Amino acid sequence: MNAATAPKKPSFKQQQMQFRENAILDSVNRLLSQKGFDLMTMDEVAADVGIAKASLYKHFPSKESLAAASMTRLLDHSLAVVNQVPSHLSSKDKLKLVVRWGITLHIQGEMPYLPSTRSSIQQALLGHPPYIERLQDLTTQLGEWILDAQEKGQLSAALPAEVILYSIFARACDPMADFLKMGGAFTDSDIIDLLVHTCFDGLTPLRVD
Amino acid sequence: MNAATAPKKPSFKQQQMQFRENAILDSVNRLLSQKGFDLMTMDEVAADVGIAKASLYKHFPSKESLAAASMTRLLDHSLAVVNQVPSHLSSKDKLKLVVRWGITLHIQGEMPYLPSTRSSIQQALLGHPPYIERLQDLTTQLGEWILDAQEKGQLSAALPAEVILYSIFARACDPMADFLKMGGAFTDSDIIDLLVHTCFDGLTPLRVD
DNA sequence: GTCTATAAACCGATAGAC
DNA sequence: GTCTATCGGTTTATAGAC
Repeated sequence: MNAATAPKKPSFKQQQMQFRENAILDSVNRLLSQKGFDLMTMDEVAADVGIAKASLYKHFPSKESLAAASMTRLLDHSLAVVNQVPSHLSSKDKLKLVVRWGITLHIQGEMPYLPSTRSSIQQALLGHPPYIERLQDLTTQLGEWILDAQEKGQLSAALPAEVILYSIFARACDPMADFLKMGGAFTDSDIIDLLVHTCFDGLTPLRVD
Repeated sequence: MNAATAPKKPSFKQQQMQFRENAILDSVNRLLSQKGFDLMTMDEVAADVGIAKASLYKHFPSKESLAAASMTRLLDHSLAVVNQVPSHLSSKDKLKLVVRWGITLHIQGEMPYLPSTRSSIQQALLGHPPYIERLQDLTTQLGEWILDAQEKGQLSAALPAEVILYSIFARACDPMADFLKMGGAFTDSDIIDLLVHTCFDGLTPLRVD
């Protein structure tokens, strides 16, 4: 075993490839957000990146794998956000920050839009270990905050933790943001505040403590 | 002007056509719910109804018009539900009943799934006067209940009525119902209750009056 | 109106030269 | 790896006989 044969650095070629793949995923992310998986075409992605379609297939073997890679990077981003949440906040406020971040991404057109009930793309996600792994990590971290917030009476203990978790996920792709944006009566900042509020406090008047 | 030339009754042929078109829209409704607009094909619709694809185009000129007709019939159904809500209920409880009905339809696989941000299908809806008319009727009726509930302190007066309206619409296609159903830990009835609850009361503990 | 057959366009994926 | 060119399959929509 010679130490010289061990990989020392990622080499220029590999770095270039990583950079190119990141640029591809940037385009995919935006196109997935704007048009959704079904209407996004590989020709569009290639044109948006500025390379030929055949070159695209040298980096990713299929359209589904592109979407899976995009979603995996999104989860990486989510985990980074979760890990940077100020530790002095209450668990409920931590969750609020995460919801706010997801809604912000959505309204900025950077939230991939994958149909929830679809075979080909969903199987691609389930068959993509990096995605599953990160999803479990994120679920674990959010789950801890949820249970803590429930124990401390910040979130309803009557609700199954699963419901709170899915509710948080669902808010990141809530069409209400699109409706309000189309209406044009509110700024993006207003819309974000309104969605975060209705997510946690619903539509009923707030209690006066 | 001879009275005999005036249309007396819808004639057997017209009645048959109406019946056939209703059967078509039944299939479209279910397919739109299961697969969404993009993945629903005209071949599937024709096969499901039991007629040839060319016959389908004798009734509806395009795929978009099919979806528009399906959505229009859904709004008709919604208006019928709204008009049958018991008048002795409070405005908030009336709205709750409507939300419950929408979620029930969703979880039963009878809620057409149209992408909210799509040009071709959205323009088809906007260019379909019957749809627009019914949407305005529904908005007007729900808007009255919302304002009344806000005046009486049943719903938050701090929220724009628009936000409450869109929130109610959005709950009918909330992916949380699909997530919970996939998990398999809850019955359909449980899921409906949970979604209605989180829609109106959010995730925070209920106040004890 | 209903059918069979087909046109016309689009899309995912690949071949092969460089 | 990147390109041009193209294959193979699918989809919307229509033509034309009955």
